[in-house]
Amino acid sequence: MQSDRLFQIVYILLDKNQVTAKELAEKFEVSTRTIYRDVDKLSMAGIPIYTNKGKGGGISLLDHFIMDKSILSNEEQNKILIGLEMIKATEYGDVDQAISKLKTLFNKSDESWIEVDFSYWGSSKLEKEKFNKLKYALTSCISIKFDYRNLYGSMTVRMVDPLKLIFKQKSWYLEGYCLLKNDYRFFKVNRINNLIVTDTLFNRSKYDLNKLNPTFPSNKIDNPIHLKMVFTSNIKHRIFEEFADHVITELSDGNLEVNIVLNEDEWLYSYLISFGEEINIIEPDYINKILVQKLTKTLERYLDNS
DNA sequence: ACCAAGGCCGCCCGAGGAAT
DNA sequence: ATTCCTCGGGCGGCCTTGGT
Repeated sequence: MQSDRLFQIVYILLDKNQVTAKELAEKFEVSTRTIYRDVDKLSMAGIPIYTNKGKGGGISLLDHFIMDKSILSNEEQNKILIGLEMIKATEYGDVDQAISKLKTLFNKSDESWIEVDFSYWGSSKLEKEKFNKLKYALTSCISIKFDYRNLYGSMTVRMVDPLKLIFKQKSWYLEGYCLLKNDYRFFKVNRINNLIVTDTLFNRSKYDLNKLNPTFPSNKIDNPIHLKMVFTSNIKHRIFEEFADHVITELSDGNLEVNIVLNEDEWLYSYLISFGEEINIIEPDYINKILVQKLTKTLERYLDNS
């Protein structure tokens, strides 16, 4: 393919500084005439390529062309490499060679300056297998079947046409069209169990991917509540990790006050309870009453069982 | 200065494959 | 069948280098 050869010529010139048309012709198994035409095309495309005549001559790039004249800024080059490292982290295809080539192209050092790992602590071999099955079904447009436990713990068997995998808020989610609900749905990957890749192919083009994002559960605040909370300094590390800096105020006694708008639902109650004795909810007061009810019920359950 | 050798360059023509 | 594109080959010319 011509475009591939053009890219490789640039890559070779970056690597070797100078090479004759004859050498390139032998490498790509084309005539020297074709190589000269390629040089013309690269030149017309804005690549600062030039030729030296006579003995010891050959084809070269201007010195430091990538550093000084690349069409991509240093920041853009880093973004491309970060993107590839993320793809590598998903183990989707072999991108090592592409990363290596682009690092040479961008004149970046060969050391690993960034590492991305999407697996969560303690993720098992089974989880990785599940993830690989999802990738396969998604890229091959094959319907999947699995048991899904929702936020409230109830289990349903789902038949889904998988459309996209998303890493968001420290978790993987599957976007897809649920054939049980006949609608687009999000599924948290770690709540998917007994995943089976069926033998039913689906037509990806019949789905409208634009309909998906607005329904992402974490984006939906249909029952907003303004919370004012004070956390003890014992869990300072967790607060700075889970809340944005601008909603946190450090108090004189070392405790942290957090003012934030969240969606009031069962998940929120569970989340607040997870802070145990390290949280004091200042406003609104009725949340304290709800939490007392829930904790009382929990306590009664434990006492009954003991 | 002159010459030979190495390498690039422009033009022309034709073959082969893909697209229409 | 025709058109278009890519590529190869041939030829002559120009430029640079290095030896004499």
